[in-house]
Amino acid sequence: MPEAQYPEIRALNLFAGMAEANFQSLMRGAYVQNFPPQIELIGEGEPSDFLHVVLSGSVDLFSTWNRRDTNMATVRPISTFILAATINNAPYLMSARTLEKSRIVLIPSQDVRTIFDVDRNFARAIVAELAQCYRSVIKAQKDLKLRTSLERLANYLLRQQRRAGGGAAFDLDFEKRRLASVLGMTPENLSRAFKGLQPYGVSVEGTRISISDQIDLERFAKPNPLIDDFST
Amino acid sequence: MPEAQYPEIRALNLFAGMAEANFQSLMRGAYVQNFPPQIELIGEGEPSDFLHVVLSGSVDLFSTWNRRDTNMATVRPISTFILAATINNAPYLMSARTLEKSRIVLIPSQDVRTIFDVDRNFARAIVAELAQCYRSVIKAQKDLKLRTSLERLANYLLRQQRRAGGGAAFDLDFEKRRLASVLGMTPENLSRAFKGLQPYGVSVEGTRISISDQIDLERFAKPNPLIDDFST
DNA sequence: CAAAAGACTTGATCTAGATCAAGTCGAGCT
DNA sequence: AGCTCGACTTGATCTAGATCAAGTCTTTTG
Repeated sequence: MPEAQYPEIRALNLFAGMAEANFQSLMRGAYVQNFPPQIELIGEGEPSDFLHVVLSGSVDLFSTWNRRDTNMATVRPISTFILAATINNAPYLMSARTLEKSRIVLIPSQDVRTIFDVDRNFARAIVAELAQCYRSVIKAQKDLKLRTSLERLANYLLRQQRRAGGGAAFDLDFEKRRLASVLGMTPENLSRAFKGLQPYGVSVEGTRISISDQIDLERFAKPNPLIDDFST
Repeated sequence: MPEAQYPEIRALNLFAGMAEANFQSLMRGAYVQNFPPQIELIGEGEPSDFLHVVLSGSVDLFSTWNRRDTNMATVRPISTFILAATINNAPYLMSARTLEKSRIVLIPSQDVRTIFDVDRNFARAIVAELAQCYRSVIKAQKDLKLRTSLERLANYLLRQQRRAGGGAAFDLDFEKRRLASVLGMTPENLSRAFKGLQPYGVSVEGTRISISDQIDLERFAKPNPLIDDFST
């Protein structure tokens, strides 16, 4: 792969601490690819040949059973996905498709496992990343099982507000129909949920959100670091 | 802790491959405790001081938010829990309570992290275990999001049947009210769900289940290794 | 043994959210 | 400008499962 990409990959927690030689060796086998929107990158059940890193765009992880399907997670830059399958050399449990035009690095799983055994810092980083992925899923599950859709939306808005800098007005970073899927509801109900938050001072204009009464919204949303704080 | 316990702990995947000296060092700081039923072992948000290993009994991992609570997982012997929090030295995301009289090993988290850095095999095992925990949660989430409660029960029965040896009749290994919680439904609905499976040849007498038409039940349940097979 | 508590079942009702069916609106195109 | 397509909204209905309220049955215990 082109060396120009190296720095941004190198900067990821996963790769930051490893020996240069090992990093180079990983990169030698890796390659970058651009994908158009709605391309299926991997399918559940397939062997895990590559560790994926999203450089730009976004990827939807979803799962299918008996003609039903459900969104499991959304991956945004810059982060990896299907690390667990790669490490355990097990089949993918989820399928992945690009949501938009995306730039993705593919690193052969075998190389990851090999370097894992020889680079202690890389090993440490993999464990930390894996533990964090695990914790993220648990948080998502708590969000889903403990909250109503209105509460999920309210907390999502607070998180997004924070990511956008904390101002009273900010933009959604998803199309609404995608946001609905991310929040585990239908587009129709998302629309209703936005209405349902009006009494708490939330107004929507297209993709722009304004929060007129921060305190009131927070009192309703009851954000909790053990669900909403992605850093811990 | 008493050395008599060592062999069964040592036999766990997590500890099987590590150097004897390191294992001894881990065990020196560990201790075993017996807990009565319904004792809260840890609470979410607390710092993760110990890695826990369930030797006997069973432990319910659950989570609470805004006066609601939900069962997240059930741990049965012999396995560990809260490995992710231990590794990342992060607060617990879930609370844990004994379901029945249980015997549990507590290993100081700091020791686990220390040995992780010096024992390559232990590191490898931790990563594998963590990846497997991750995958288990994903499977549980798929089970929950893609299936109705009737389908979840049907698949649970097939799994349990297999664990019990594969015969047409076998025993549940939970009280029904606990099973309901494990399957993410209320006891009332579990009762109805058992009725709902009668047309597929399932009959229930107390805690004893008989499956009269294996094929028919499987056709309804549509078991899938990417959800139901805990070994991969 | 009797009573009392707990586990389980059954039926009636309620509710969050999905689904179905029209809409409206705005951006890009001819 | 007028059209068209897709995203969004709105309202009506449907459904899985929860909740509430009695029950019955079983097991523990005084």
